[in-house]
Amino acid sequence: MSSRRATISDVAREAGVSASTASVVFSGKVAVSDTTRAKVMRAADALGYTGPDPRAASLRTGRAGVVAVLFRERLGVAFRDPVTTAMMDGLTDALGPIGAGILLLTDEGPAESGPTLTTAPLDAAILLGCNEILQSSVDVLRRRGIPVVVIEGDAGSDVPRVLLDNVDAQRAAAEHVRSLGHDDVALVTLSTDATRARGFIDDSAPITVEVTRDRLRGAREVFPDAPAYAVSESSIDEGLAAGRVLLAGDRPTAIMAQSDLLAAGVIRAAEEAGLRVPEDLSVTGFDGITVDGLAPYALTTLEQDSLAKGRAAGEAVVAMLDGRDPASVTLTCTFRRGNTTGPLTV
Amino acid sequence: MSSRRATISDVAREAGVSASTASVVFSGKVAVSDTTRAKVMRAADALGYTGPDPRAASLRTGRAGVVAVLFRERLGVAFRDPVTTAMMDGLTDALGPIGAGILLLTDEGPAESGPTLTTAPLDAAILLGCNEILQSSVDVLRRRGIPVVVIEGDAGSDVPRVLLDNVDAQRAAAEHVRSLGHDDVALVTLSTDATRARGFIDDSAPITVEVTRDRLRGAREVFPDAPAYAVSESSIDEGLAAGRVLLAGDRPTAIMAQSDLLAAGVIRAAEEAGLRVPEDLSVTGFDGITVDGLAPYALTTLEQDSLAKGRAAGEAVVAMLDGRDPASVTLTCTFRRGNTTGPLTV
DNA sequence: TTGTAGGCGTTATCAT
DNA sequence: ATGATAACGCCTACAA
Repeated sequence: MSSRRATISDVAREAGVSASTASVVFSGKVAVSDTTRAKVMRAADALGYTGPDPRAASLRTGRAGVVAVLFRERLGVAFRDPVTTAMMDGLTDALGPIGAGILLLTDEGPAESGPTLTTAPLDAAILLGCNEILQSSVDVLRRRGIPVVVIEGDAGSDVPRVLLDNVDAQRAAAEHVRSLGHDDVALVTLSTDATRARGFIDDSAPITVEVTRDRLRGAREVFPDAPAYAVSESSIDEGLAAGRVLLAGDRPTAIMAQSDLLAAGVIRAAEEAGLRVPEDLSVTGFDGITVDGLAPYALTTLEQDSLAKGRAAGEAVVAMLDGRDPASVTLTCTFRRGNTTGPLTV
Repeated sequence: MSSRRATISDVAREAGVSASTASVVFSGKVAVSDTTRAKVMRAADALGYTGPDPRAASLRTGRAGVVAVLFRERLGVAFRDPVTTAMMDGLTDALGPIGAGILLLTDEGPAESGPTLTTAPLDAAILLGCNEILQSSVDVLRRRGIPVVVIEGDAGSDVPRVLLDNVDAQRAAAEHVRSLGHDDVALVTLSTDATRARGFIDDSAPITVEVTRDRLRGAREVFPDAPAYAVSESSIDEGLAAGRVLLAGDRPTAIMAQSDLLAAGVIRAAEEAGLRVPEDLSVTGFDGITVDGLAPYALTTLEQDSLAKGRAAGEAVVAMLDGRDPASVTLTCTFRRGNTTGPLTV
């Protein structure tokens, strides 16, 4: 046992061939005679050599086999949302062909996890729901020549994006609600900026999170004066809290939430307040996920294909890594009427 | 604009200093005069240099800033289980101090994602629910000198492990069930091996998944003859399917599931069959998670601290990276009686 | 089919 | 406080 780990030249020497030949045996890029291969393999075995060091290989080839996904929230929170997990599946599928691993990075780490985006070896990065903080990351990555794809966010015109038709979709839902006779509508939105502060949206403050802004705009095109309450994350609990606030005083006859989880929370708040859905309160969601345990309610919602979203992002990354220049993609949501919206009953 | 990306030597030359000095400016490891630092920074700016290339740095330092987590299932499936997400949070916390990213790898990728475990630059690996396939991965990693920690699995005595007292915990639950008078008990287990085949467990075939084996053993110590039906993953749907099978013929008076999600599915199956829980059927789970929408049921279950599990694994990794030699950790589950188990009513 | 040569971009060591 | 030098381990033209 030498103290040093064996390298490919050690193996080559032991096998009585040159280092490049040994390298070729492992990469399989060039034909090698069977006897040579056998010799090299035997030598490798004898030395306990398990293959090229990924670090050295990646320096040489310029490829690390890693694609990073940057989240804006704690991983636990992000993955609690089926939209995220489905997206990860789509991403995994699309990345399969290039055999890349997925590196999870977070925006707001506990201590000082900051540097990892610029510090970790990666071939490409996917940014989720880009906000002002991420913008700077994009700049760094782009200057470094690392392909970047943004999902539901804006990072300059020449960064490929995967988007939803949030404005249109939310407007369609709003029109549905109005067609039922509702006029007194309140909105529950996702977080508006990096602070994730809860509370009624002050229309003078800018909304830096694009999803939030777009869905809000869609709803406001139909209900310009609807009050909007922002929460800090997409979860049933946050929806419950928001619902309590909105149902406390002069209560609206309909509440439109920006995610299904939030909508589920709102429904709970309604039940808590002794209201029936949809007779006393109509509720809409967004995403089209199956919220466990919400039965017998079937949310009126906008269905999005999050698997396709992840896949599109993955495919864009693969294309960029391949030197191509993928176009941005806009996926379309489908309006689905459930049993949580109904006609206004005075 | 040169076609080549600027390197640290370019910056050094532009700044009129040596490459090593420039390097030190970026790493901050050694004192540098303010004027030198300023010069270097200005040069970097001018050349669009955004910092050392992680690939080269990792080759030189031997650190990639990446810890891999190897899953046995599709990511979407894994993350659908709150136990996993909580664990990831704990892991993130523990890894915070060393600022490492988390690389997600899967066992059974869609196409041929195989090589990434040996191909990706990583400093350490965490293996989840090790099975026979993983065993070989462990060997490779260990020979390569990459620290490995195994969560709920067995990979040889000198690999640090994070474990639960599965046998004891499950036995305790079984004793509770027996104390209620039940004698005719069926079990729903997690997958027994890499094939993940559904069906009744044939006691002659070995169970390679340790969690499954241990929880089964605990239950069998109390109910030696209880039939056990294995499912392919921990989900409500799989529990539902298993429940249907077990409740079809001569039905048991109690069903013990190896996870809360499975137990929730069993309860659904019971409702479907017109049975009341716990009057007609007692059900136990494992994990102690909150299953959304299971109210008003509160599962009788074994509570585990999955956050602590992830944290323990992360801490072990940090210790190993630090040259220390962490001991294995066994976490204890707490029995929690809910309202899904009741006395036998003939 | 195999070998030679050179460099990928960085940082640690040691000397100045 | 700064600089010269030498690896880190591998891969890919190109030559033989």
